[in-house]
Amino acid sequence: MAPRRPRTNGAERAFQILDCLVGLGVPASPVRIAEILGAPLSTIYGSISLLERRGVLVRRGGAGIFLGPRLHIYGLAFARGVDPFDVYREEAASLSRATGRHVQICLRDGDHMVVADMTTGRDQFSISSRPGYRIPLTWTASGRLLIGHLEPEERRDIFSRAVPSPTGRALTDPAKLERACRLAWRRGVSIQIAESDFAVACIAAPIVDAAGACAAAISLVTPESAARRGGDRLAVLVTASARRIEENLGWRDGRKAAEKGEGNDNAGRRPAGHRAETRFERRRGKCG
Amino acid sequence: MAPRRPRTNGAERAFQILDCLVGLGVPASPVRIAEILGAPLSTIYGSISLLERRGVLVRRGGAGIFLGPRLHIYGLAFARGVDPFDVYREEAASLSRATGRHVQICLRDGDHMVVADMTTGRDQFSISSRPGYRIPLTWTASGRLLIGHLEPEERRDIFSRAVPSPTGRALTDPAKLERACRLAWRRGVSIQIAESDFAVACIAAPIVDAAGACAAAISLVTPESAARRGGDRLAVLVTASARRIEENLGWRDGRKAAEKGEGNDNAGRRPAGHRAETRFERRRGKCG
DNA sequence: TACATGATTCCATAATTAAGGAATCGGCCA
DNA sequence: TGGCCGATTCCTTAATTATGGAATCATGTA
Repeated sequence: MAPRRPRTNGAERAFQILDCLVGLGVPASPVRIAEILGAPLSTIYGSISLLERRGVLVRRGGAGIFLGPRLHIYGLAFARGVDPFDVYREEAASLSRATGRHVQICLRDGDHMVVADMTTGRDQFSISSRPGYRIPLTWTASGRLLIGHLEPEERRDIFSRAVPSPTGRALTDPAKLERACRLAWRRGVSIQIAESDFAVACIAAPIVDAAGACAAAISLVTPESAARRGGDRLAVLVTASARRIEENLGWRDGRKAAEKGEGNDNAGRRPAGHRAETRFERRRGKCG
Repeated sequence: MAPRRPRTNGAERAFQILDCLVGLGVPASPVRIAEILGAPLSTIYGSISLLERRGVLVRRGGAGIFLGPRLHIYGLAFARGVDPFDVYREEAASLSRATGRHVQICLRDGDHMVVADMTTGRDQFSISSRPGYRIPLTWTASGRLLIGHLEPEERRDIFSRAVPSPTGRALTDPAKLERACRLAWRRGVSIQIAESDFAVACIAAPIVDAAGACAAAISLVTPESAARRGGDRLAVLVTASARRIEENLGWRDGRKAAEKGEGNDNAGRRPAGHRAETRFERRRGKCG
């Protein structure tokens, strides 16, 4: 009769239910959800019917209930109101403030990477790559990451056109490039010292979108000596920035990642292709 | 002191806030939201901070608050758990039950449309197009809709390869085809009588995805005579089915559409390209 | 058919909370 | 600096609601 357990309010409960279904990834019965959340049944039924009225949850026949179409509307509205570039820039500025180094945001354009944004740090040394600069992918730490999600054949194609860098230190051998690229992608960080510029090191991390593709790379530019001394610490900061960007863009589930206590590398690959079309297109193939 | 106004519970309020921001499309201050919803400030502040903790809302500097990244996670999870094809089929079955006619779901494949699903009605007449059938786009009602979102040049290209139909009644003149296609797309429905099959009529409506592209068409097949008698009524049912599919897939905002009291045609075009990448890519173009 | 077994709804009640409104904060101008 | 204005937080209290648990409803089985 008298509630002894502390009460959870309806709004909180509603989002617990959504989070629960996101975690499961498949429809579940109210009873199942109540069990998972450790919540009383009567409450869950109440919350569910409210959410159902709003299209936030839907009944899926015998399978139970699942996330509803309204959530897609919310997701689209979020995406429309957020410019990834703003998020990149903000985080780049923050990383630059924290480390005092130059920070670049790099995008891919064919065989080249493009410096899309650069925040100058307190370091006074000048670096040759400025916003708008185009550099062969094979010369830089960022470049290798930007093609990490591609099929090996596509990379092979790019590597076959590799050109030597001015310093002569950048790899040009396709096999070596492929190995370096895979390693960097697996680790979630790419470090390069004095390959495209003398005495300059880059520590870059990939920014991976919801479909698992490398949308951009964030790269910290530092004097070679600093990288040799404190490279690991900097790498942690750069990858943390990349992760924060992904979370702020809704490309990574901050909550789930935290629960699972993911380590420092992003080896736990995200499943490719979340788009609504994916499964459908597969089926379309069968019919056509 | 004593609340006279009926209380709105927290869960309801939370989604009111989300709906409000979806409607605005831009960040808003708590005060503004409270005004719009006609809700007390203290309540709104409370709800907002709860939603902020969950990443469902975010503070956007001076601009106020806006939809948060968690919503994107929810939207992706919804999309991953829903197969558009299932939704198509279910609605096709329901439309067939309601009208007694055959209902087809059609997709585009190059210059052809493909019958991806067909629910047979109570009508006993047989029709030649069955699942898997490939028919030139220019011969059918569905076909014209499937290319309605393309650029005129792309359509011109397709029309330049138009072939005559067995009945000899399908249009082959590019200019006429373009006109017919535009009209159908604007109206949101395409009706065709005895062009590809004698004595058979098709009434088709486009199923338009969140980016404004025609993902599929739903088409009702009926004897010519029935179409001449009750075509309008059937057209209403077909477009309603198409709209329901879009809503169930989160491609159309059911709530907003209802508010605005949209008419029967879908002339109110959705803005093209909601994807997070859109604005970004534009900017990328500038840098590269 | 009756009987389990599990899902769903109903109900009484204590605990919480949405509303109202006052107090406080924060920025901006004079 | 002082004072003004809007934004935000705090506090009180009646109204609501999350809970526990019982009742009811499906559904499949003997």
